[in-house]
Amino acid sequence: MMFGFNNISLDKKSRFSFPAKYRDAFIDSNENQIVITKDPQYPALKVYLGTEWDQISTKLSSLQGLDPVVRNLQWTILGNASVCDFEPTGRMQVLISADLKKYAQIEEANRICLIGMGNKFEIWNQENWEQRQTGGSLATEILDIVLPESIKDMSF
Amino acid sequence: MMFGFNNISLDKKSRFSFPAKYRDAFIDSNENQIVITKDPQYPALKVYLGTEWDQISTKLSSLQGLDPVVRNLQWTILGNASVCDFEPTGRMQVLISADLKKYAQIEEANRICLIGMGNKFEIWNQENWEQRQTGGSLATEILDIVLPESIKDMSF
DNA sequence: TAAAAAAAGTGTTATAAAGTGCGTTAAAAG
DNA sequence: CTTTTAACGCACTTTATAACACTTTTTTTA
Repeated sequence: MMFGFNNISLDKKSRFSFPAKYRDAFIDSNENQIVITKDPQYPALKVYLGTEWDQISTKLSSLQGLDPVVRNLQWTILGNASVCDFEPTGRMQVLISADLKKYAQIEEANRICLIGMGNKFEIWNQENWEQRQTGGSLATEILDIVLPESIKDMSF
Repeated sequence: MMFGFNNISLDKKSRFSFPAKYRDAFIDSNENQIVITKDPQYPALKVYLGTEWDQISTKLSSLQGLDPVVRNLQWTILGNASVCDFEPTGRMQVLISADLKKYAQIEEANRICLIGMGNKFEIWNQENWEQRQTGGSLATEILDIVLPESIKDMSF
């Protein structure tokens, strides 16, 4: 399990490295892929380990796409996923695409917040994160989703 | 069980050592990890033993994150947790990150209050602690959280 | 259509900052 | 007075990041 807040920098090519403290956990998990995609509610990114992603994407893509909420989640989460090779024994570096940077509002800044949430991470623009933490809400956040039964037991 | 108030100092690198009186209890508990994270209500830190943390984090991360209150608790508690290796037979030293120091308002002071609460500890800025003890309220405390059913049986 | 140029992506190295370990001194307790 | 504990200082190690060089892909243009 990987927890905690990290303020880290992107290089000129929009890469970041996971902090070394997570190396052992990554090695234990035996993952060699990382998936980055959009958070469906906030201007932020989600980072999943390969196997976790397999479960989520399989479940989500099997749902009935005629429901507009489901369809939107499929578009947001599946349609924007970026799969990266990942070597836990190496530099643990990952590239963030221009598109995802834009969504998370980290276009111009070269600093991001990487938040370990156990089995996944979130990536935030620093100002948005601070505002969120101090109880403020963000212009782009979507909270009042009425969830169909089919996804109430899923957590993203 | 570990109880009581301790006024202790941080070194230049923001480390503190647990008082020697807790050594036997730590050895008996057979822990080799300590987790520090934010207190969700007060400008203070919580210190959990590894196994206690495993329970709390497992429970909390299993809750439905689409509920905003749950999501906020997950962010605060899981997203700020710092997991430290801990040797009960050694110096029992632990590092507090800059971020957590800021939250607990112990940035400039190198003294903290470490309060044993049985199976966990709290870390407070001395002035905040005294004010709290004499009944005063703190500018940053958050008391009126309306808890969803799913977490009413949890204690942090 | 092919060559050239630009952009995007990958990998390596150097250096400053952050973190760790351990011995020494000062203070407190028995 | 002796023993234990807490605080401090210093050296060493690890980590993060910026700079650079090189490769691959895409775009431009002749």
